[in-house]
Amino acid sequence: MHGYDHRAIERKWQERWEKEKLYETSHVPAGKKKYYLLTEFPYPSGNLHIGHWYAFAVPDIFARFQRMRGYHVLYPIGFDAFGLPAENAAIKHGRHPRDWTYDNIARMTAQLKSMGNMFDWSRQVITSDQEFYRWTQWLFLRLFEAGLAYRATELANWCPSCKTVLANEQVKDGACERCGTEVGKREQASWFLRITAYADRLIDDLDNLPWPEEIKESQRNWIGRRRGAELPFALVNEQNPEAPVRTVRAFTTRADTLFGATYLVIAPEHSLVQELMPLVHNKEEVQEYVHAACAMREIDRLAEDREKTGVILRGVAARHPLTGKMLPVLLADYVLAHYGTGVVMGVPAHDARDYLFARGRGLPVVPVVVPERLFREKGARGADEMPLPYTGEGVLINSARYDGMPSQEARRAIVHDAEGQARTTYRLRDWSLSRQRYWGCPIPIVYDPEGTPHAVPDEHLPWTLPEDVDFTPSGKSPLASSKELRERTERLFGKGWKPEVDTFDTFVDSSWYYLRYADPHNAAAFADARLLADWLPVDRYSGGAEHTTMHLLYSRFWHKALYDLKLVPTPEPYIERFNHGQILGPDGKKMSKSRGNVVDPDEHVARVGADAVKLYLAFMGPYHTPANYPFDLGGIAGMRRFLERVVRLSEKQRTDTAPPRDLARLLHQTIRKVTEDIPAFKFNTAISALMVLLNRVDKETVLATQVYETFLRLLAPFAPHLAEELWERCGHTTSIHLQAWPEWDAQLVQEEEVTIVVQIDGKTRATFAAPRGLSREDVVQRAREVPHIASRLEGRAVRTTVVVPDRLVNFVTAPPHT
RNA sequence: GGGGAUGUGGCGGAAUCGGUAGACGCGCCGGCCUUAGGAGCCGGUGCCCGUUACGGGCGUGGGAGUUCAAAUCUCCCCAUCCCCACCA
Repeated sequence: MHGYDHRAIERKWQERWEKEKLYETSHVPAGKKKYYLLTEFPYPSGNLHIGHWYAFAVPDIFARFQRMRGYHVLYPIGFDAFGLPAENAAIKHGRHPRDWTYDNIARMTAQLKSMGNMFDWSRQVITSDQEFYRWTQWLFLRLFEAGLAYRATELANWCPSCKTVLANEQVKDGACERCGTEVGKREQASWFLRITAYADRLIDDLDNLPWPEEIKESQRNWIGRRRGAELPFALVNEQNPEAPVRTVRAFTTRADTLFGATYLVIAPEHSLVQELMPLVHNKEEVQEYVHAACAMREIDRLAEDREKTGVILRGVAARHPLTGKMLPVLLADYVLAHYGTGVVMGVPAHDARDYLFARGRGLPVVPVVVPERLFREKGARGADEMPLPYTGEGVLINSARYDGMPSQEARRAIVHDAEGQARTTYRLRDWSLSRQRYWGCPIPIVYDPEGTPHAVPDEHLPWTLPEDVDFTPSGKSPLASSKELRERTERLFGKGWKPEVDTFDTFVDSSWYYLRYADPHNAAAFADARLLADWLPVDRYSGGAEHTTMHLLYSRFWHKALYDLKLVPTPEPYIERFNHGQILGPDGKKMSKSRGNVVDPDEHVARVGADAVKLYLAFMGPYHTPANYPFDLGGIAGMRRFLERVVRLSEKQRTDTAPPRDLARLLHQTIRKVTEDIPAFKFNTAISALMVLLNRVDKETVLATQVYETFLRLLAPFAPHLAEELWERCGHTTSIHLQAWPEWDAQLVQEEEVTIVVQIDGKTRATFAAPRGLSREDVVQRAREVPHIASRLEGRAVRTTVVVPDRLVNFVTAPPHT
């Protein structure tokens, strides 16, 4: 094994580090800068997979580096322990979700420890612990008191055979994943948090965050802020058009096209539909359509290539707010109930969806906006040359007294005259918190005999999850089957009081877990205010790209709400954010059990050691780009080879004399490269630089001690066990991980000689070495003297000579092409 | 459908204030060492042509453009991956 017994070395140091509490993080000492590095905590699914290694072992490089640079670093770990899979295990194997979960946590903890990360295990949080979830409940109650929580109904996927609500991922091709029954929708009462009340701040505050632009853009689009207006349309019974039944408001961002509105569309699931039913002549047809539309998934409904379906409400008409004309009213599933007002004015000439819908239904298409240039040339006749639908802005035509007005101006005038009102809407919807599941944090709400909800008072927290439940799906939440919970509620609140039986979405737990790391054992508060002030905000948060618009947005919202309540010290929870990529199977495909391409990290750790596995994961590609990397067995062998060469290097004879100048320069160039690459999460090029240094250092027969020990310190964050072992073998008695990070000598780093590239007409023809800082004239002179260049330039006129100092000379002989 | 990202040798990738494309590693080829080697060491390795040396042409998904100079900037196209509300 060439003297590299990774098993012995890794076991030895993991035990010693734990014994010496090397990674326990104290309070931030006065005068020391803190650094809070966070990675998304894992769900205890059963076994650690290679993706966990990628998520936790690689950022550990940065954590260790920051520590050596003098920061007081917090790099915590915990478990996002509530969730549906535990309950599935209970149903399938008859195990209690708690036992299943905590067994998994025990196994995964051992596996996580085999990484040798600098996790501070004394700060571990587990969201399903009572000591954690009592504070989840406590925080929710503060939001409840602040008016941010409310109860309403929503539609959920429902399997009538399994009698359970389904997650989108449990629905395969419109059928229940478990039993194959066709999935329907069901109205479901739910608690919501008013995330939409924070929509503007969630968008606007992104401007000041140093996040990657693509993550910010994703969040902006997800929130989907649209400024527009609501315009009133009176609905009438066609038999009696003079007496409006009621007025509805249609949301539009294009009020300037109002004169092009030739019909009105209502979302099929809109409550208005049932209200209008008594007036409708074709009731049966309409009901059938509503039923079919409700069964469909939203993304399918919105697919634009799909043929648009709809049905007319016979007997009902809408009065155009400005012309007074009667317009037909239809239902169509391309209109969504929860966006805007769920009512849309149909303007086929200027909206692609309306156009497709109206065509073939005989609904009139009336152009009312023409592009400005066309208008200038042809006036209103320009409309004849305009391809429909035209969705851009322009100048109004066919619009009575608004003719000739530009879109923008017309919008204001029309909204005003039609008695509409400016309104901003968002694609984002309020956050539905309730889950009809057992293994989650109980919602601390009870209902009085009249059914009015009340907060469970703080002194009764934790509002514990009952044990005596039946997991067999019954159509109700599992907690409804608990006698203990029922009795507890009546005992504490009185006869006829009932408990809330839903549990929280697990995104609630993960919306604040990073706060608890600051003060994980506090029994009197979710965290001490002073400690929060010390540690927050999180300096850098790394995780998967799939959380960009959900977890990341939910927790930003939750944090802002707590900030308004003066419970946290900062308006944003995370300063920097990086999304990392995914590890694919060796076949380049997403890992899955069914494909049989799942990589088991334990096997590789046993074979080549944790340091080699970590090094390989860090080397396979840049960490700050969410790309996908296939796991390559040859690559991991290469990392093992690198570490074996390091071990062999350690056996080389050493000297206290200074290294050769070129080696000293390379050493300092390496320090600079590694120091710049680690904080940028470019671990792959940092490791490459270490390899280059090793290749050079290997050529020495006697190695300067100073070079060797500096190399070990540079290696320490990447291969913490081996570096520590070799450091000890140098005779040092304090851990390498407590050493200062090496500094580079800026003077020495500069190459004294540079390579000048000589081009003719932009093509590289030769290179030559020259001292740094040569004058323009001298460089050109030398370039001309290069034999190969001289012969090529013979008899040709040089029109221009481009010189980039210390880099290149380009002789231009050809005429410029135009 | 919407949103986000990514395309460079046989493979992962490197190089982006425009300035030697392919660092480093894997793989492959040749040699040394060895009882043996799936160990180690040395050398080579983008493709095509030429080969005595020096060489020549083409090359960063495809096509156009800007420039003395484009993987990098602009426009159009193609392909792949990820997310889209009771998964975490």
